[in-house]
Amino acid sequence: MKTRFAPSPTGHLHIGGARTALFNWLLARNQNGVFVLRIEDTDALRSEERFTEDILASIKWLGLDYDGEPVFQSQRNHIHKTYVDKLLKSGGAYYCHCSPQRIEELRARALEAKDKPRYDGHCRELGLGPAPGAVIRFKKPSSGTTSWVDLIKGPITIDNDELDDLVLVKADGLATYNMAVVADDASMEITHVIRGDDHVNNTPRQILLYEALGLSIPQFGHVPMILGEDKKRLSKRHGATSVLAYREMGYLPQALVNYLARLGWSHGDQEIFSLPEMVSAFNLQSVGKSAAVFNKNKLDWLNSHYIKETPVPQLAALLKPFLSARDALPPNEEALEKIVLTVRERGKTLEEMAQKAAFYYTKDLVLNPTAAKKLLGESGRKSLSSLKEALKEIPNTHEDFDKILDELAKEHGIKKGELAQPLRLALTGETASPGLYDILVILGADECSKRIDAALKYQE
RNA sequence: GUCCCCAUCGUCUAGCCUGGUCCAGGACGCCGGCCUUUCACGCCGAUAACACCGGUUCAAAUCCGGUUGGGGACGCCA
Repeated sequence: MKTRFAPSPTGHLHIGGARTALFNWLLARNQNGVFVLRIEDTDALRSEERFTEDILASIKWLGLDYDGEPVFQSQRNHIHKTYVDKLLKSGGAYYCHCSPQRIEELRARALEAKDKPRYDGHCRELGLGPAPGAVIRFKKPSSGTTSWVDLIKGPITIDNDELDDLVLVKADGLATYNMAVVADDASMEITHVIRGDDHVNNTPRQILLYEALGLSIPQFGHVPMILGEDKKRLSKRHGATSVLAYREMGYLPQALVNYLARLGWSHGDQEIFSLPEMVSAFNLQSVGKSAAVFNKNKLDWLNSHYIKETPVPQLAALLKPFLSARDALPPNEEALEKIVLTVRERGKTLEEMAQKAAFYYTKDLVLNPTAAKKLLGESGRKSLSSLKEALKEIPNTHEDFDKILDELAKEHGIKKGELAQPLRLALTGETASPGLYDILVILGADECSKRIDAALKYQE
């Protein structure tokens, strides 16, 4: 049993591709099979090495692995050729001298007649040979139907009349997609072809090729598309679509993988899956047939979940680059872990955590102007002054701090919040923050006093 | 336009194959409440769906047909 993921390096690995890779990987690992990577880089114009690197890095980040080294389709043209030769010899393929212009006219005419554009078979019986600019076409059966039982969609049948004699070898001598895929899948002995929904229409063409070549046909499974909120195919305008962009936004790979797996696949009511759990529970029968809308809320929820699950030292290491980007890095690991503890339940992503933790070690704390206007009036200043006095030393326990607040509140005849909020603003610059006592401990008496002074001096 | 595929709460889905246990279950979000010095977290609760029409049947979310809607494919791209 062998599956493959076959992306073309013409762009970053996106969410949809990642899910296809994941399903192939899960299936192979579940069946104790083999999972290989094949980079389909035969489009020299659009393929770029940096995208290959992006794909490899994405797969690694997601926590997937593949067997053996990645295979590059561009290096296999000689293999593709042997299959084409076989077809040529058996009469299953022929040279076509039709000019691209003629083909284009054909298409235009068909479209105008509201018909399906198809090659008319002009050169099919001409017995032509190689020539500059010539292509090789498949001589498809002129009647009958082609059908297969899709591993995900069930039985699918298509009339061979709907197909045309597709180009197998381009004028530049390279095999086209369908030819290359069949040659590669066959020679690599792929048994299960799991790919995106958009390939359903290629499947009958490929099956016909397998049949003409006398090869055994692999099983096919087509996973539904992922759509944006507007139910249109997911694209850039829906926001981030590349896998690595999610890493940059502070998502954990476990969260993305878990989310992607559950997008289309289900296992009863279970929502949270570790990778090993997924492997043992996975099967294609439980993959849905319909397209799914990508929902960031649920991804966020899963990310929060995995953030809370991650051991603090590990989480601290993950947060580091995000704090560093904000120039708010704590002086040492111990301090870092302390602040992690105070923000890990307040941010849905590492980026959000960093944003909420930046005030601790930022060089210049800026007070939120609207909040300052509201909280640093006469009564606010009075609160701050008395708190400054009371907090010359940081209380030993949370309870002690509570007591101080209670006493000051009683003394001034005000609510606790009227003390806490000005203090919060002075220390963090904002009205929402982690618990005040935790902040006091982390900042220390000196820093607290400095920030309170700064707030007392605050001018609009 | 032609062909292929799909259709359960706003979203992801369970159930559908093997009709009755489903006046449809779970999760996320939304809304309300509790907790609380803020924001979160946590806990509790509420709202919310079988696209439509017809057929089969004692009985249909489940089977069949059609309609509508959506998606995909129609390249010398992959």
